[in-house]
Amino acid sequence: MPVRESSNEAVAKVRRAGSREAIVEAAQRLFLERGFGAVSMDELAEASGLARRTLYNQFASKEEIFREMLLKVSGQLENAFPPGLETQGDVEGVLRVVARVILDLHENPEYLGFLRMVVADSRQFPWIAEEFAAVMEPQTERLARYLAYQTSMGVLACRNPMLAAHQFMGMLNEFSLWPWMTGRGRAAVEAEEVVDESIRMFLRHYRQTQPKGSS
Amino acid sequence: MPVRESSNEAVAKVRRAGSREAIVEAAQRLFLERGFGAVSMDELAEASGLARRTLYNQFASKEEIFREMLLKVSGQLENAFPPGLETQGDVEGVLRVVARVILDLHENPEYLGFLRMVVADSRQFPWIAEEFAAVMEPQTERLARYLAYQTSMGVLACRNPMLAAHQFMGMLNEFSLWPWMTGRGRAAVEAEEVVDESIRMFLRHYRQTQPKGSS
DNA sequence: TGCTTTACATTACACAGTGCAATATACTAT
DNA sequence: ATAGTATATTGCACTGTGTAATGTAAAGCA
Repeated sequence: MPVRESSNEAVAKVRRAGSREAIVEAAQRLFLERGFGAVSMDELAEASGLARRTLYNQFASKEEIFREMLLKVSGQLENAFPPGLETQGDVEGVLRVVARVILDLHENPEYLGFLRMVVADSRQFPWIAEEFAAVMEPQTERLARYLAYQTSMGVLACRNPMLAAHQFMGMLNEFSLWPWMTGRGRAAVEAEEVVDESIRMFLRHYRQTQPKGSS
Repeated sequence: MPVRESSNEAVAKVRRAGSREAIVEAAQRLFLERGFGAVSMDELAEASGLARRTLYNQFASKEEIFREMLLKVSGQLENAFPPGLETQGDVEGVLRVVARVILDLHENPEYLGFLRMVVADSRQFPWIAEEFAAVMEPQTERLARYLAYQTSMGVLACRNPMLAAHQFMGMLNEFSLWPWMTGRGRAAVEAEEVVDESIRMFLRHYRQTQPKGSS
């Protein structure tokens, strides 16, 4: 009986489901963790429980694996905001959901690895940045559209909804994304406090001025 | 006169000022542009107008060159905010100066390259992130201290000055830094509009409504 | 039988770093 | 000035390593 020293469960998965998935799966783990340049085909083969030659049977090159894996991950990020968000009337509730989604993303290792790669590897592969933009910009636009709608309804007063959307997201990014980018954990501030304070600031500025209850 | 095929002026500089400076200078250009891994010692030698062997006479390794160059650049970034900013009484004016400094940084290729390297290469060299933090955090703290001071004077009402400082900077980062990170130029919004709107939002939220200390 | 996988060998190349001998430059004593 | 001395620079060959990618033949499985 052949004693396989590396991951038996991965081998079993190959038999059932084809090797491409196993390769992309291993690529997702390794590339997102360490970047394109720091992962060799040998490691990729070992991690997927396949022979190196098999990788070349299934993909034309290392970059092809990288590409397929990144497109898969970016596809998973497309449904970031829950559907039907725009129809909610409760502005503060919607902002709170958006904030929650963003902070959750910042806890998601896949998103963080993806983001790091957008910055690090998009010089070598410009299509990474384009893919990132294609996935992320619609999300911001959804929020901006919602703000524009609420403005047209007289609830908010956003002269430039896209600007407002970015301001809101910027405040949240600064606290969990930015510290991570620079190597340390998150900033020494409670997440709840950031969300509360940012929503308060946003609404105080953009709410259509009409006396509606006190704080 | 003997015609040297590569950069005569660089050679002349070496003779006068020592080769270390020429090497670090070339390193600054190449590394900040393309990152640590994408620059070879051959290119570095060619760009500095020196023999590759000379690089190894002056530095122990490629990483040593990288380190010296990054420390030099980070040193230049230490004086980001003009001195004496904290004593200004005009809050809006100070915020405007801070915003101007930040947006200028985002136009500075050295800062941008440095930043990209913080994200890209700090896995391989964790000291990069530490260096970045050591340079940048005091800047944010200066702003936070100013906000705290103005709060103690009854002008502002910042319960958490560090939070407020980050909120302000986050809104600015979102517009010029973030789009650049993801490969495209800046966002399709006037810089002046971002500054104006962000200052307005900040002050509307944090300005003390009654110019009086309440204890 | 036909396709895939596997292991192993091989090609081709780029790169960091070293040893060494020849040479150029700067400084110093006479 | 001239010769001598210390130091820096240079070119080149060389080692060693890591890597992507290809070739090939045997084994596994439908």
